[in-house]
Amino acid sequence: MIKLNNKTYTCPVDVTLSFIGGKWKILILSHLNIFNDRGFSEIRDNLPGISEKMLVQQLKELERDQLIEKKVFSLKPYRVQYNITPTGKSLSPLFEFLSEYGINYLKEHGIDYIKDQQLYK
Amino acid sequence: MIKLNNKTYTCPVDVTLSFIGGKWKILILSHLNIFNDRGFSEIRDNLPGISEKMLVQQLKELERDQLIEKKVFSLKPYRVQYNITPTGKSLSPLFEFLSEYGINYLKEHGIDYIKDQQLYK
DNA sequence: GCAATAACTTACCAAAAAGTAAGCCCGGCA
DNA sequence: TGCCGGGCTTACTTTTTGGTAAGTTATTGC
Repeated sequence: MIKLNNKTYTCPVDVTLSFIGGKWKILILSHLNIFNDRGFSEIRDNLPGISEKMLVQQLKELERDQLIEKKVFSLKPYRVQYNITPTGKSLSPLFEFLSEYGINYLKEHGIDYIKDQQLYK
Repeated sequence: MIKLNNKTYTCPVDVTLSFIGGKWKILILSHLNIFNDRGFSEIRDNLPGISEKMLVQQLKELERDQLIEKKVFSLKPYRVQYNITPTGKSLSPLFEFLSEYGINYLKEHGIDYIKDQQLYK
């Protein structure tokens, strides 16, 4: 058992998953891995089905864990830009593996997915 | 949006996660990736904190998705052996990445984790 | 002046995931 | 004979997660 910040983890895998667990985080990171300076609604519009509440929540956690960063470039009106950090980028082999594996699985089940389809809508 | 077996997925990553999502699955697979012919209680005893109900559930789903297989080698008394399948093994780069990332994170936070510690208890 | 858009916040509710604890069948062993 | 271990099942409760929808501040565009 590993103890860190008042939480317990069974193993290192568990530690990693605590950052990127949750349905949307990997998708958000994949998106920011490709696009820079994304606004809130640009991200939202690329994740069909996500609610704004969820997006806010996940973005906050990703920011807290320093996988992404938020720049407020205008206060009135309030405008922001999200970017992936180097730490977040270091997870990209993971996104790629998960994606490749999924694509391969789909292919084996007769579904052809266009690999470089970066926008989900 | 991808439709498969009456379910919808946002992207291939989502598809992959549907097999290995859930707190325990990756841990079970990591374990069976190292050890062969494991009995139910051997697996249980290596996942501190898991309930038998959870373990049964996850093992069933992993078996259904053909990532692991179960051999019943004695009916009376009832004795079984779990093994990872080739499909399950093809995910091992993932387990390794998640583990390495976690170990590295821990190191950066002053915790030294023995890399080849395969048993969690 | 009014609607639309950006970037949220808030409150409430439903569904899914997970935990708790007891029980069951069977054979081995003292 | 009684208890222990293996491999579960079952019923019930709690926790976590996620969804819905409305409201907020402020600007731009018609």
